[in-house]
Amino acid sequence: MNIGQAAKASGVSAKMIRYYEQTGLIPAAARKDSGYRDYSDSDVHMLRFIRRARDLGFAVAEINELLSLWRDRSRQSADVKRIAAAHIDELREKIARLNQMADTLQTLIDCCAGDHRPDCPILADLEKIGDDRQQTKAALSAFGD
Amino acid sequence: MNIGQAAKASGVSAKMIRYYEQTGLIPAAARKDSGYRDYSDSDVHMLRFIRRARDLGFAVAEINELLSLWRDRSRQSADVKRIAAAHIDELREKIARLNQMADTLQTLIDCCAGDHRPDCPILADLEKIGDDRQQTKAALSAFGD
DNA sequence: ATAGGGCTTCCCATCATGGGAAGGTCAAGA
DNA sequence: TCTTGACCTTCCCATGATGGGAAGCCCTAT
Repeated sequence: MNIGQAAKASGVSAKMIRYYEQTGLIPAAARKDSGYRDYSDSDVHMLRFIRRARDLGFAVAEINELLSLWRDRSRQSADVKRIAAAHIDELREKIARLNQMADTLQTLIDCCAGDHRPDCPILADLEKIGDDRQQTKAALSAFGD
Repeated sequence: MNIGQAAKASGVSAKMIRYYEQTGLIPAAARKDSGYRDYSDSDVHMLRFIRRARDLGFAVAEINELLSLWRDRSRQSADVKRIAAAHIDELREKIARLNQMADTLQTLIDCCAGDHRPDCPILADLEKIGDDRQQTKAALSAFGD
């Protein structure tokens, strides 16, 4: 099957399929006489695997390891679990960082009148001299509208 | 003051200061006879503003708007609030997506024995045929160890 | 035979950040 | 005064995953 069909069937764009091939994540596809890439059902199966792993946020390098284990019939599930656990740690760190940002920002937003006047605790916070931003709330009492 | 000192004082690396200048986020710095960039305290103040906005996850384009409002003494806090609100929406969307990933992955990890055997619900999920991943938990009962 | 859609490769852009090279400047110490 | 080392300058390249687009070839249906 052509790359377009493989893309549709796997959910991976043709662009990305070529990219994965180029970077060595997947082996070079077979070619027809025309030069067109030719994909089998098992190629599509692999692409779908990649797609689902990307959906879980795995980086391509991690997917590389997962693919190796997938193909290795004598793998140990502990190895898979280790990769997944490392990845979920990254996810939780990212989430924590974003939550921290969102909390701070929400506090500032809550304190901003959002009207025609120029006074704004959001800008006031960004402008602040100190480089520690943990006691934002205390400093914001001045803006209690 | 030289760029290195401005970097240290603001928390923005010298590399990034030059980048911000080049891309127009900040005006071109004054130069000494030597060609060295020369920064004033108010330049550092602005850099610190940028730094803090980046820490809240604002993109450079958004910081551009925030800087304009910051400089505009007749600004309306509503405009600032609007930018911040749009940004927090993005943050919350990202967080939701990451939480979704983490939840799914955690479910899979919880079901993985993590031992010497090859059977692994994580790989099984990635390999699955269907493209809907919501009923993962049901399908996982087979792995109840 | 021709048209249109799909394929090929190649180059470029994103976004914020860092690395590094080649060369000029400055300040402190011998 | 000369040297040395730290700092500055510009320029180029890389990251990671993705998309856009151009020039040109292939295939199929009319």
